[in-house]
Amino acid sequence: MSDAPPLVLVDGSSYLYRAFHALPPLTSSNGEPTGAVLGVLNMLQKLITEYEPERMAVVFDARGKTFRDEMFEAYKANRPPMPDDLRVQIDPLLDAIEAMGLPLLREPGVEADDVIGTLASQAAEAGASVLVSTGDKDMAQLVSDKVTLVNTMTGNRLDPIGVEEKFGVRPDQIIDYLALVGDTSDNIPGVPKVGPKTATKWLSQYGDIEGIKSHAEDIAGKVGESLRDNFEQLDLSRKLATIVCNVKMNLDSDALARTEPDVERLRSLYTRLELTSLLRNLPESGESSEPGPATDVCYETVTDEDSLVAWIERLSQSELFAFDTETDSLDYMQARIVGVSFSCESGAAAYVPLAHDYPGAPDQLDCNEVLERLRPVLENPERPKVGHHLKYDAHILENHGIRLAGIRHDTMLESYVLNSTATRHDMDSVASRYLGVSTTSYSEVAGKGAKQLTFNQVPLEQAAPYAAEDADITLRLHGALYPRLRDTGRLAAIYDDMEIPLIPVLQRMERTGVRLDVAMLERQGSELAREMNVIQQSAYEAAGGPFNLGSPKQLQEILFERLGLPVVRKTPKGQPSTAEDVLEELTGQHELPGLILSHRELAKLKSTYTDKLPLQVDPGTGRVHTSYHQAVAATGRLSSSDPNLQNIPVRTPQGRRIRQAFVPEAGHILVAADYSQIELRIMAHLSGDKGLISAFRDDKDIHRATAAEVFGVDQDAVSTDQRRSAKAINFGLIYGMSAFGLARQLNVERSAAQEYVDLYFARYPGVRDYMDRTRAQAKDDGFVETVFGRRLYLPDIRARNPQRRQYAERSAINAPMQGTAADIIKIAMLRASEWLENNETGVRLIMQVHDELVFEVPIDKVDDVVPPLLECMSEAADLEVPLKVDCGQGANWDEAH
DNA sequence: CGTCGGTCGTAC
DNA sequence: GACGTACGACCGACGT
Repeated sequence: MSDAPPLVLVDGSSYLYRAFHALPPLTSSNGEPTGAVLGVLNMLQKLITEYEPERMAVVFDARGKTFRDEMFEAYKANRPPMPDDLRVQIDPLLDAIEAMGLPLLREPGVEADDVIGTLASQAAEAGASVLVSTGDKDMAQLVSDKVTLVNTMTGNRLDPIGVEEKFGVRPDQIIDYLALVGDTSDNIPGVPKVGPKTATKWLSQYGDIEGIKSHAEDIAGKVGESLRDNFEQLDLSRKLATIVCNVKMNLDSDALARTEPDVERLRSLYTRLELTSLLRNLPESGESSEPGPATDVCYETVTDEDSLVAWIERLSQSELFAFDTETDSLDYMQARIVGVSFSCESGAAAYVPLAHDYPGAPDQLDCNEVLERLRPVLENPERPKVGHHLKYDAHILENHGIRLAGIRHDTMLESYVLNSTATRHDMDSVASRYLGVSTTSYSEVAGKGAKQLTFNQVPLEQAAPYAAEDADITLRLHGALYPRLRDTGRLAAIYDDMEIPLIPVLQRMERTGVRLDVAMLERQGSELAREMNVIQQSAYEAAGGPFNLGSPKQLQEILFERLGLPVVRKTPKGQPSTAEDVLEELTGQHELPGLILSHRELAKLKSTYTDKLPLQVDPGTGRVHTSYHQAVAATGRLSSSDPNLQNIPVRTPQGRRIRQAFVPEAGHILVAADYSQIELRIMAHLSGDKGLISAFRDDKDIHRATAAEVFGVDQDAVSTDQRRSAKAINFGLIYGMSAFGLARQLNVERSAAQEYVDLYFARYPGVRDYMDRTRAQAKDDGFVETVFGRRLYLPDIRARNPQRRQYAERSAINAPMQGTAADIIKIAMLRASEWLENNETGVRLIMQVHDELVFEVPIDKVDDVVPPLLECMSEAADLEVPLKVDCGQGANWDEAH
């Protein structure tokens, strides 16, 4: 290397292609391809580290035709079109290069080669040394004592000597060499029959093409003939192979000067593309020393009335403001406000502390007075608000008598609708993902574990910037996320018309809660304890000694080592499984497995339900208040926790007794309405299969109808066993099950299961087509959609790991059905709630269990309200098949079925 | 004493 | 390994 750093010219286009084809196809979690971007950026980084150039250029082909296209119509004509996965990586790559402060050149009408050739020869003429970084061998023609080629991916360097070693000709002969040999990928015709060997030989013998031409008659054989036949072609080839070194470009004097990288822009770009290795190498933006985002922020702590008034005025003027509450508990029914924060402009936020309470805590505004001042803004539906998980804030405010209205945006739901596959939608994760900023975590200000403080104990010096940042980041996140929603298919409608309006519906449902007969559960609990004791004693005898019946590890040892029972199946970690179906199989061989099964059933009921549920009754309302999570399940379903009301037993008589403890308030009954076979109906709709559609239109028992088709018998002649098999097939289809899985489920040979599946697809060909279509589309797009346009991204759909890929394929089959069902019941909930709002009936929606809604209805209103509510459900979507809703009522949830 | 992975079981 | 989506209990290993 010479003393001064060389001018570095990078052939960006060549690297982009090579990185795309050479590197494994990497994608971000929402399926956006990123491998080529990463490859090129790594290469650039290496180049910069190695040569530290002051002047450089990264050159790309511009869009559109070049003079070569005009000169020779076949030029590059039979190149396949650029793959979509490559094309979409260009813009992010160019963005990144610009943000790195590297001069980026795209000259219309000329190729990157020509730009590089021109710059290289200009610099060389001026006496500078030039390094051309490329993966393209054609560039060897530029090499001189001033110009060196380097392939940064392989590390190969080519100076004049290197060129001679590699090609057997001098750099100034390269053009002729290429013209003779030709290049299929560039469509340089060349001379047929002439390859590298011949070209080298001729050039060393005759010097150049002119020399070869003048001795053409001396060259014997077919090769000589081919040469003489292609004289004209040869001139064209020469022109095509020549890099133009006198392109007219209007470049400023500092066009090749590097500038300071825009670290924040890079951070946000790398974050979006999930290029974590690059992200790690970015300089820290100071969040480690100073809490809060790197950009200049102005966070105000409001402890006097004038500032409060000023802020309320600002909020009233703003089109949209971000809002967040800090509280002393995660239990939304118990939590009290500790402070509130606001932001209506990026980077500016206020925290109003209201109940910080620790030795030396400063004076704060009176909580009730502040809330009364805020009430007109918070309760005004015409004042739009954005928050992160506003359902929680709505609960907290309601604990203080304020009904939050004007819930216009929620960044947690924006993140969820944009990409439900991302596991976490908490603010820290979303901010890191979409803004590239790392926010202060709750544990950083409140501590964690046993030492964790409630927020009212956190000193204001830490609490205020943390809380203000929450509001600030929320507003900024909205600015980043909502435009993406609008730009992505029908996602904005899912968000605006489904998820956002659902917030108050869920909040109301949670707050209403469900009444529990605690005494009944306690009686059941002690009964279960007695039964378990009896079983436990028998189990000890059967096992030849006491052990922990709840420990799979101990059980394993006793069953398979001490008792020598056969290992039916192994767990993913290679241990002998003691799962239910395994024990079921072993019941004939020993009495212990049966005892364990009974014990497990009782233990599950006792620990999860009879013992736990009474502890979760809210002392204030005497009811249980679940949390419905709107941003958890990837398919669009809700989930429920604390307690989970969506997995209360129903299958066994023992289990159903738990449901008998779910009771209405005095003077009311429970009405349970559930969609009949909704996912299969959606499958009929999506697939358009005539047989399936007509079965549903005729309101057939679908499992019986399936059995009749698959087993070729009359509907009336279907046996119990045949119907059971058909039911398993139907469910298996929804889950993308294999013949193996079906065989296991039905306990039949795999070949028999395969026969059922084949028969099914023969009878319902539309279903097979649909499944193939869905898989193919998932592979093309990287996502699948529900009927309403909700998306599920499947980043693993093209994984080379077959297990991951097949998993993604099964999700691709299942998600549109499960997700559409989720959309439908959400629409039904919105319509039912709207109807309930418009009609003073005293009816409350109290539970949602995926395909079921449970209402608590005043006894005298039942006849009036049930029909319209059922209509809300059955009319929620207009599909090719009717949506059937079954409905029951009773004095408890079990009876209502 | 808390956390976390593994296993199992409940629902739709 | 082999059936999709969840939540949660219990065990036992591990770290504080």
